[in-house]
This record gives sequence, structure tokens and C-alpha cells, in this order.
Amino acid sequence: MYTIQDVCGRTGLSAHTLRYYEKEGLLTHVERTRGGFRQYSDDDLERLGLICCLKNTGMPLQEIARFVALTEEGEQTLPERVEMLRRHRENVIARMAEMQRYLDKVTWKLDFFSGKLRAYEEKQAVGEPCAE
Amino acid sequence: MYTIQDVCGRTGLSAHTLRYYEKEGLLTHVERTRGGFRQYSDDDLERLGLICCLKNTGMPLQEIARFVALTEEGEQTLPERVEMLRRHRENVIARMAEMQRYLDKVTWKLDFFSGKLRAYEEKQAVGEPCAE
DNA sequence: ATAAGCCTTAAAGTTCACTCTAAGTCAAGG
DNA sequence: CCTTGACTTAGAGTGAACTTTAAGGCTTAT
Repeated sequence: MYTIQDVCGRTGLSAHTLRYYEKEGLLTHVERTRGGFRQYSDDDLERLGLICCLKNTGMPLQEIARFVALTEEGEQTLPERVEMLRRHRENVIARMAEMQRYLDKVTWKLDFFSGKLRAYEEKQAVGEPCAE
Repeated sequence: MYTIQDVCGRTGLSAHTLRYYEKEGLLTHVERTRGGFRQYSDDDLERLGLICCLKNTGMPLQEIARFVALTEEGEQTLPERVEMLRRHRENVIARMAEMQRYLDKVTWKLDFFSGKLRAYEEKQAVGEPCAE
């Protein structure tokens, strides 16, 4: 069992954010101590891992909440959940391909400006010859 | 020369957004007709191309505005501009690598749920045997 | 000539994903 | 026992990047 601070340390999320995720239906049914403190289990960490994975690949929190809600409805929602993941995966792949194209352009521009920079530096150097 | 609508068509940005970018110092010094209408040149489109490229790879608009401002200051800002692009490029590469790792995990999860789905479907099929 | 499209400024509204505040409760160390 | 600090909640605030609204006037294409 882990305190909220333990989970912060492991995930890099703030305690505020963890409570927020709970309120938004992302990481649901977290256990509490007698005093009302959250107690995270290994299963919670596992679920949080999937949540972060989906979030970090650009799935909106609302959609993740939808996925979690489906999971809680039981096995009969498996087709829809699989379909969600499949579509999400396709989106990620498409975005990565797009990103790669943009990256190529950035690289090209960088080379272009690097060339200009070299030309500029040479021009400067002409004005002040060696060791004078 | 292109009207604002032409540019909207070519870039997918709204007229509102184009004016907003101008106000924010992204696409500066756009020509005007006698009547005050914006007239975009090929050079403007070229500059807009770089802006979108940087934006779509996750550079904040503020930073793009900074880059544009440096460009307008002249050649002596080349070192800083090259450095900005270089750093940005490294960031994009790092994010893409991270994305790939997350994607692998999504793929893994998808396979896992697909397996569960198949098992579930078979279980269903048992309850209702062939042609009954 | 007239409709459609463009211009301006200024400000309000939206969405996302937090992030922080206030007011109060609980638990461990000295 | 009491202070300190971590915990609780509800709800307000933040920042990024738009998006929309409004009001009113000018331009361009048919």
C-alpha cells in the first residue's frame, strides 16, 4: 500500500493531480485508511500506468474516463474498449508520421540557417584578419 | 497575392486565427490593399509554413514570436536562432522517442484486451451452440 | 447597386489540464 | 499535550491557444 506522496514520487504527478484524476473518474475506487487517507494498491498503480500511457499519447482525459467507466461495466464492453484502443493506436501512429514530416522540415530549416550562420561568421572574420 | 480566405484555404487556419497570429507577432508585416485588406505574398506563405511547422511540433506561440522578432533584428541574431532550432529539434526527437515507447505499451495493452475479447466471445458462443 | 466579404478594436467565452486556495481534520514527534 | 505538517473537500484561478461576439464601417465582385 502506498500513500499519495509515494504515488507522486513514482509517477511524477502531484497530489492535487491525483485527487483531480479521481474526481474526474480516471483512477476510481482508491482505498482509504480509517482516517480517510488514500491508500494506493499495486493494482491502482497498474491502472494509473495505463491512464498515463493513454494521456501521454494524447488521449483526452474525458475519453480515458469513458474507457475506465466501460471497464467497470464489465466484460460486455470489451468490444467497445478494444475498438477505442485500436482507433487511438491508429491516431498515434498517424500523428507520429506527421511529426516526422514536420521534423524533417525543421531539420532542413536548421541546415539552411546553419549555412547562413557560417557565411555570416566568415564575413565577420574577413573584417578582422588573423592576429591583428 | 492572396486574400485572407485564400490563405485559410491553403493552411486550414481560420481568418480569426490569422489576424490573431499577426497581433501576436507571428506573421508580421502583411501587405494591405488601398482599402486596408490583407494581401498575402508567397513569402508570407513561406513564413507561415515555418510558423505552422514549429507550432505543430509543439513550440509555444510565444517562442515562435521570439524567433520571428530575432529574424527581424537581422543577421547578428543568427547564432541564437540556430540555437533555438537546434534545441527545438532535440526536443521533438526526444518526444517522438517517448511517444514510441508509449505506443508500444498501447499496442501491448491492445493485444491483451483483444485476447480477453476473443475469450469472451468464445464463452458466449458456448452458451448458444450452432444453429439453435 | 447591392450582397458578400473584409476591416477595426475590445472583450468575453471556451476547452484542456491542471494548480492553487480556503477552511477545516488528522496523526506522528518532542 | 501540543505543534507541525500532511491530509480532506469544494471551488476558484491559471495559461495556452484559440473562438466568438459585438458594433460599426469600408471594399470588392457580380
